[in-house]
Amino acid sequence: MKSSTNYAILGMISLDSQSGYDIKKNIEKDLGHFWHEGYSKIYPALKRLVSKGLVTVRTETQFSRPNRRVYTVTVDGLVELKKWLEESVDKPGNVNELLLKLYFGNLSSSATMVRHLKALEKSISSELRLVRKLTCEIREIQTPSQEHINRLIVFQYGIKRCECILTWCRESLSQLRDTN
Amino acid sequence: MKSSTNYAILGMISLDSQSGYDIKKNIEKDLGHFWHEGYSKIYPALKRLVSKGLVTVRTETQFSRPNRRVYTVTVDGLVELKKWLEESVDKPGNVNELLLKLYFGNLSSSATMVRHLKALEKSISSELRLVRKLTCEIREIQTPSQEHINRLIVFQYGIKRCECILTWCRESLSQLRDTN
DNA sequence: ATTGTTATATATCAATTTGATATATTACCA
DNA sequence: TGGTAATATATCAAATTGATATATAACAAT
Repeated sequence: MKSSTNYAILGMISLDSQSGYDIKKNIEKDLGHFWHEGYSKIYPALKRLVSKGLVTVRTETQFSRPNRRVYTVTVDGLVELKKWLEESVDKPGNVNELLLKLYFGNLSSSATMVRHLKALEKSISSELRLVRKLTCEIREIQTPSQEHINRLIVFQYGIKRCECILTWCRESLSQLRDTN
Repeated sequence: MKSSTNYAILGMISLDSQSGYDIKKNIEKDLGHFWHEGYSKIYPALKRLVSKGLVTVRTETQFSRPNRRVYTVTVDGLVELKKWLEESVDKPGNVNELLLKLYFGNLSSSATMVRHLKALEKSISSELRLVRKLTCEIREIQTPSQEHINRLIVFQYGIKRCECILTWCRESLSQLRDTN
């Protein structure tokens, strides 16, 4: 189970038993600003999760709508989900996977989330140094052309993005510390 | 030519004739903080671009290294690239595609880049409103649990990200105006 | 000397992911 | 009665990913 998709789905079911259709809608609504799944991933993934015994399914007959297949997480499923929450975030600097883990983070410990946040802080710090270096190289050019201005705008985004993530990391770390 | 990959490659070649290997390295170095391409996309894409007449290729014999296949953009290729720069950014809110267009933006007009930036500003503004609403819904809960704190941290990221993009949009717009 | 590592250079493959489309039922509005 | 939107599940071709294969040579260490 490499793909985070499995865990996004497992996480949603762990909050509440629901259908594939519900999962899509709820991911859109609650995780939409950093995560996305289509039906073409959700339905095959649900089959895979059932065959692995991580979720169970029952058909719910409806009167005025098509029948629903409602999925519920099993004990094994919860164990698997918690294991994933503990694991380090895949690529260092992958903000979205960290957000996904944080969203379901109450199934794990604050200490784990603190560890993930600190790892991100470290990797974004070095990314920031890199982008700053690239920016300096351009700024040193004596006769800046439109080309250089466009590049500065692009690199300025990189710097701002890193700074924004770092601020958020630090604020979140202090919030997690306060609650312990 | 739906995929932006073709344009990322076309753009790099337009800066300088180079091999597939070079393209990978240069994208990593210069666009790495917002874009990524693997060899498994670059080499097939180069073939496609050659077959469409958008780039030409010559083999360069080397003495102490494997031979290189050096690609050069054609007039048709430049036309195609400029057409893409004019087009609206695919999904509204797709910051990365906008950055890619900006990076090669001197092949187009400032007015075009201003248009793209304004479109992003608009779509991120409405995203910000949405995330703020979600955040308020959680804040209104009387007895916040660890679950709620984790979610607030996740949504706080969404808000910060949007605010960061909006600030950058506005600063960039004023910079582009200054140079006209 | 020779072993291992890194860099240059191109290419392909299986597995996954994407975006579109198909199918069916009902609600709701004009 | 016609059209659109919502509910609900599913599949397919095309694109993408990440890994791996292949070959040469520079360079450092043992």
